[in-house]
Amino acid sequence: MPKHLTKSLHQKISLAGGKLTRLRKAILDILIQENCLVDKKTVVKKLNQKKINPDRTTLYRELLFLTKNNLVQKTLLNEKIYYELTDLSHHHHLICLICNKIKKIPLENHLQCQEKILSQKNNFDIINHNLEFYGYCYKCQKNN
Amino acid sequence: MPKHLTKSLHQKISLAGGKLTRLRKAILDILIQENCLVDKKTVVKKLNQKKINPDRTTLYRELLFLTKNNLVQKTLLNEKIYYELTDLSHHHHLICLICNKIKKIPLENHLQCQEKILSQKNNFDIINHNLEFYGYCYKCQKNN
DNA sequence: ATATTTGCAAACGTTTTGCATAGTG
DNA sequence: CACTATGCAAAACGTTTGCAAATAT
Repeated sequence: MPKHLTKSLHQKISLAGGKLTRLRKAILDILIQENCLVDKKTVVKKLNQKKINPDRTTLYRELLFLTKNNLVQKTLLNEKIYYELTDLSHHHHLICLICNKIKKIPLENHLQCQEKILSQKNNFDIINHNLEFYGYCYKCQKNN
Repeated sequence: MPKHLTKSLHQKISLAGGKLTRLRKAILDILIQENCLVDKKTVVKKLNQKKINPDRTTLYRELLFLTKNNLVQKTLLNEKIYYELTDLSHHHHLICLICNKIKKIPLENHLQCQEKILSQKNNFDIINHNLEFYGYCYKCQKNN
């Protein structure tokens, strides 16, 4: 886990009155490694690879803790729920409506500027955002 | 239902091999009237007000039809699934992390420009997008 | 030592499936 | 008429709850 992240995550956890358990650390590590949208099944698979086999109740409570305390963000794509680290979520996604492939794209500066404008206009303190583009990838355009 | 929408929706339905049933029409009407994110419970409530009481199986299948065929878009906010008309979805949302209030904001042109750039860069034919900003609304900023 | 976290068992709610009937184009 | 849409019953699945034992700070 990168140093600057460790610190910020650790802070957020203790701020929320939580403890850095083996499971919690492992889940965060997985989300950092993936650095993109990960679904629950993938999280379980990766945990099992690390010889961690939490009860499903425990996993539900863990993901609830992480989302409730804003360490992790949930997103619904193609009828599936995905998770990603809030701290790493400053990129966006191109999602193909045919093959469901998800491609990560970097943040455009425009959006950061817009956040400032929106903040002022609406008296709204923006701390995060979600942006996804839906359409047809190159392959599927050709094949259809 | 506004004329230009009726036509486009009707087309999409028959293109998908579907029929314009009472339930389907009612759901689309509700989504048009709400013109924002609506959850399943609200849909049921509004249907009941119209004396339409579909079996829950039917409702599930209906919402599946509408999302599968891209007439309606699903979004996950605050642990809840919301639906909205794809044709009307060209606005974005400010979501307060404390009181969960959702405020609709109009599309900024910047994003449409970016879509074009992204399309070309990635050989990806973008047909829709989702954008949500998370943060603290004015009231909650004051009270916390 | 205290509070959080965990596993187990069971309850609960949501979503899906199969099939026969009704309704639409 | 052909095909989609619907309701019902039941199954499958996902999520939540309560409690006692284990674990982290």
